[in-house]
Amino acid sequence: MPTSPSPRGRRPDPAVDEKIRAAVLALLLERGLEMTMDEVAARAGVGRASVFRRYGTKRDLLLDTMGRLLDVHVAIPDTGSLAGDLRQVVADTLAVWRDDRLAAVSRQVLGEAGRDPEVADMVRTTMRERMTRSWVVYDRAIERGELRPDADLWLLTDLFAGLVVYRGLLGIGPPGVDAVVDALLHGFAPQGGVEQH
Amino acid sequence: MPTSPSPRGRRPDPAVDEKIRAAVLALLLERGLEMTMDEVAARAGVGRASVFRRYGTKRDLLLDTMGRLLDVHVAIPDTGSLAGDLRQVVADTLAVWRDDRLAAVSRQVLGEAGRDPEVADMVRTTMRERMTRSWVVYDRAIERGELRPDADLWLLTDLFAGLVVYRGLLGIGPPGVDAVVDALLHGFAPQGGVEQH
DNA sequence: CTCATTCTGATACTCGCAGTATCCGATACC
DNA sequence: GGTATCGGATACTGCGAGTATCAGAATGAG
Repeated sequence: MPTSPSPRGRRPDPAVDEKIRAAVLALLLERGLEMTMDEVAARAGVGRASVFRRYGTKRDLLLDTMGRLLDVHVAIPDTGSLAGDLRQVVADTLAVWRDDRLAAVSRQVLGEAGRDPEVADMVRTTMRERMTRSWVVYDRAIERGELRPDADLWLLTDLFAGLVVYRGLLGIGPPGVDAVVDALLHGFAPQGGVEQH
Repeated sequence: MPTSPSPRGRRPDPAVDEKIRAAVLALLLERGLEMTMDEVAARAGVGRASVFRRYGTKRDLLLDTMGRLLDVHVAIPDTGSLAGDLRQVVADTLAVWRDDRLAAVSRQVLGEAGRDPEVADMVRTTMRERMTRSWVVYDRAIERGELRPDADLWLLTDLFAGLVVYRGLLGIGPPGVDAVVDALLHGFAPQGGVEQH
C-alpha cells in the first residue's frame, strides 16, 4: 500500500497519548467509570483539547481503555487431566473477582455492555478470543477420552463464564472451584444413573 | 403499632400514581432506560412536580419500575421427570430473551445492576425468590432418585441462569434447551466414564 | 528562511437534563 | 375558616459533555 501522504504540521506527541492512557487507567481503578473529561485531562497533566483530539467522545475513551484492561493473556494449563486443567481455567476466571478493585471495574464494564452494544461486542470478542486460546486443553482431553468428542465447547465455556459473570455482577459470593468442575464434568444426576423418561 | 397521624392537607391522587407507573413502563419498553423526567411527566399527562413528589430521584423511579417488571411469577412444572421439568424451567428463563423489546430491557437492567449496587440487590433478590419457588421440582427429583441428594441447588440454578444472562447480555444467541438440560444433568464427561487422576 | 499547517494548553461557550424552588388553584383535615 | 398538602406550570441552578477559539510551539514544503 502507498505511504500515507506525510502529515503537514506538528505531530501528535506520543508522550501525551501515554499520559492520557495512564491517567484513565488509574482513574478507572480508583473510582470506576464515573470520571469527567476534565479530571482525565487534569490527571494526565494535559490540555482538555488534547484528550478530545484523540477520542472524539468519552465513550470512545472508555471503550479503548476497557479493551486494554480486558486484554490480559492467561496461561494455558497442562496438568495431565481435564479435571486439573479445568480447575486451573475456572480458578483463573474467578481470580478477577477476588480483587475488590478489579471486581468493581468488571461489574461496571459488564454494566456498560448492557447499555452499549459496542461495548458488548468488545467484551464478547475479547472473551471468546481468550476462551478459544485454551481449547487445546479440550483437544487433549478428547484424545484422552475424558471429554465427549461431540461436546459443545461454547456451551461448556459459557456455562462457567456465565456463572462467574452472573454471580460477580449481582454480588453473590463466588462458587467453589471443585464444585464447578465436578458439575461441568458429571452433572447433577446421580453417578452412573441412567435417566428414565 | 399506633395509627400514623392522619395527614393534614390534600391526599395524593392514586390515579396520578397509576398514570406515572404506566407511562414509565411504556417508555421503558419503547426506548429503554434513557428517558427524561419531563418525558415521563408529559407521557403521564401529569405535572413534573408530581413525579418528583413520589420519587425523589430518577434512580428511585427506575428502581421501582424495574422491580415491578422483573416480578413476574412463573409456573412450576410437574412433567413427571426431572429432565422434563428442567426443560420447562430453562425454556421459561430463555423466553424473556426471545422477545426483542424484553431482551433489550433485560440487558439494560442488568447493565444498571453492574453500576448500581441497589439495583444489583433488587435483581438478585427477585431472581432468587423466583428460583426458590421452583425448588419443589428438585425435591421431587431427589425422591425419584434423579438428582443427587447433596446437590448444590444454587450452583445448579445459577449455572443456567448465568448462561442465559451472560449470552443475553453479550448478544450471543441463546443455547438450545435440550443441550443445556443434558449438560446440567450429565456433564461433559463421556457417559459412565470414571475420571482417572 | 518563510509559510502553512497542525499540534498543545487554556479558557469560554452551548446544550441537555436532574433536581429545586415558587406560584396558584384545588382539596381535605381540624 | 384556617392551614397544610397535592396538582399543574414554569423558572432557576448545577454539572458535565462536546465545541469553539486563541496564542504559542513544532514540523514539513518550497
